[in-house]
Amino acid sequence: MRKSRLQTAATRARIVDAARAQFRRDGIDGSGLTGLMAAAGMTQGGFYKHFESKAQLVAQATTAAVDELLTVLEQLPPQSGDAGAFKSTVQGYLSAAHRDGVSGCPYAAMGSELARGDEQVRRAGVDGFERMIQLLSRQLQTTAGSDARDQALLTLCAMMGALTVSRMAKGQGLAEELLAAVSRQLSEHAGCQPQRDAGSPGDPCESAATND
Amino acid sequence: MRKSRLQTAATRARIVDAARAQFRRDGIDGSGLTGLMAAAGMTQGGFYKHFESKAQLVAQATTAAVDELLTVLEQLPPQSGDAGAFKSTVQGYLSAAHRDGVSGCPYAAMGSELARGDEQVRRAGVDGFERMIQLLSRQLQTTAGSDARDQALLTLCAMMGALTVSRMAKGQGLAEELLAAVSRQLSEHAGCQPQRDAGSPGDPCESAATND
DNA sequence: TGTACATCAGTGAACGCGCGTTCACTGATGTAC
DNA sequence: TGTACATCAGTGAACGCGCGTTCACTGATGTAC
Repeated sequence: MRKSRLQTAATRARIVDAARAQFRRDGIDGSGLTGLMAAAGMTQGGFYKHFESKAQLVAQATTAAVDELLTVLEQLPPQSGDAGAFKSTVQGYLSAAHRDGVSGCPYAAMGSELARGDEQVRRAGVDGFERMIQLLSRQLQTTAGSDARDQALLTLCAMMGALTVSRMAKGQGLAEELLAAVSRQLSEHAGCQPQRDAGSPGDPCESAATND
Repeated sequence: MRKSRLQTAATRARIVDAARAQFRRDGIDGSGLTGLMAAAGMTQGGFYKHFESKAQLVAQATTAAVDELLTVLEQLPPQSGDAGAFKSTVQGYLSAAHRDGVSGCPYAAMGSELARGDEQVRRAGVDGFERMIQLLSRQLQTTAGSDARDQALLTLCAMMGALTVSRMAKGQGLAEELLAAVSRQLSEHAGCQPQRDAGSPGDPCESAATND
C-alpha cells in the first residue's frame, strides 16, 4: 500500500489540517489520535509513518493554524483612516465569525495547553506568536512609530483573552460585549504614542490623568 | 469512618485547594482524580462523597482560584499617582512571581479548557471573570469614568493573554518583554478617556492620529 | 445522661473506556540493473 | 524500456496505562428515645 511522494505529502497535510480543526474544537488533551486519523480518512496505525509523536503534530498544527489565520487577516479590506489595516485586523479577529467558526487562532483555542507543552510545542507557539506580532507591528508602524511592537503585544494578548472568554460566555451578554469593547479600546489605543507628539483636537485618547 | 461536620467541610476545602493547585500546574484534562485525591491526603473513592462530578470540582476550584487571586491583588499597596491601585493590580498580575507561582489566575492557567467546559464550569468562569472586572472597574473609576468597565475588560483580557504566552515563552526574552510591555501599555492606557475631557501636557496618550 | 441505631465519610477494588504508541503484515511505488 | 526487488504508506490488532465513576464495606458520628 505504499503511496507516491505526492500522495504521502497530501496525506500528511490532510492529517495536519484535521488536527488543526479538532484541536480548535476539542483542545489538545481532548483530541485522540484515533478520532483524528479517522477525520483524516485513515486508521490510527498510519499516524507514526508521518509524525514522531502527538506533540510533533501539535507543533505543526499550531504553525498551520497561524499560517491560515495570518492569510485571512491579511486579506481583509483595510478600513479608511489612520491605521485602517490594523483596525480591520482587530475587528476581523474579534468577530463573531472567528469566535464561532471551525478554525481560527490557536492561542484563543488552546493557549493554556500550548503553554504546558514540551519544548517543540512551545517553540512553535512562540514562533507563531511572533509572526502575528510582526503583522500587527507593521500595521501600527505608521501611527505608533517606535511603540508599534509594544502596542502589537498588548493587542494580540487582549484579542486572545477576549476571544477565549467570549467563548466561555457563549449565550450571555458578556460574550458580545467583550468583542465590541475590546475591539473599540484597541482601535482607539492604536493612535496613542507614549512620547510627546502633536496632539490633535477631539483625540480619543485625551486624558484627565497625570502620570508619574 | 464517618467524620464530623467540621472535618467533612475541612476535607472538602482541602480537595478544592489541591485541585486549584493541580489545575493551575497541569490543566484540567491533565489532572486525574486519583492523583488529586492523593494530593489532598485521601483515596479516590471518597471523591464522590463531596462532589457530583469532576466538572463540579472544576467549577468550585475556579471560583476558589478567583477568590484567592482577588484577595492577593486587593492587598497590594497602591502606587502613588492617579489610578495607583489599578497600576499595582496590573503589575502584581503581570509579575514573574505570579507567572512562576503555584497558584494564580485560573484564566491564564486553563482559560481555553474552561471555555470548553459544561454549563456549570462556564458559569463559574464567567462569574469569576465578572468579579475581577468589578475590581478593575472600581480601580479605574476615578480616571476612566464611564469608560471604566471597557478599560477593565481590555485590561483583564490582555493580562490573561500576556501571562499565558509568557509561560509559553519561558526562558526566552519574549517572556519578560511581554510582562513589561503589556504592563506599561495598560498603565498608560489607564488615563485615557474616549470622551473629550481636559488634556494635560506631557500626557502619555497624546496622539498624532486622527479618528473617524 | 445513657443507650441503640441510622447515617455517611472514607477505603480500596473494580467497571468499561479511550488514550498514545508499537508491531506484524500488505501491496503499490520507487529504484537498480 | 522491462524486470526484480527493496522501500515504505497504510491497516488493524494489540500493548500497558490512567481516566472518571461505581460499589460493597467499615466504623465513627449524629440522632432519637
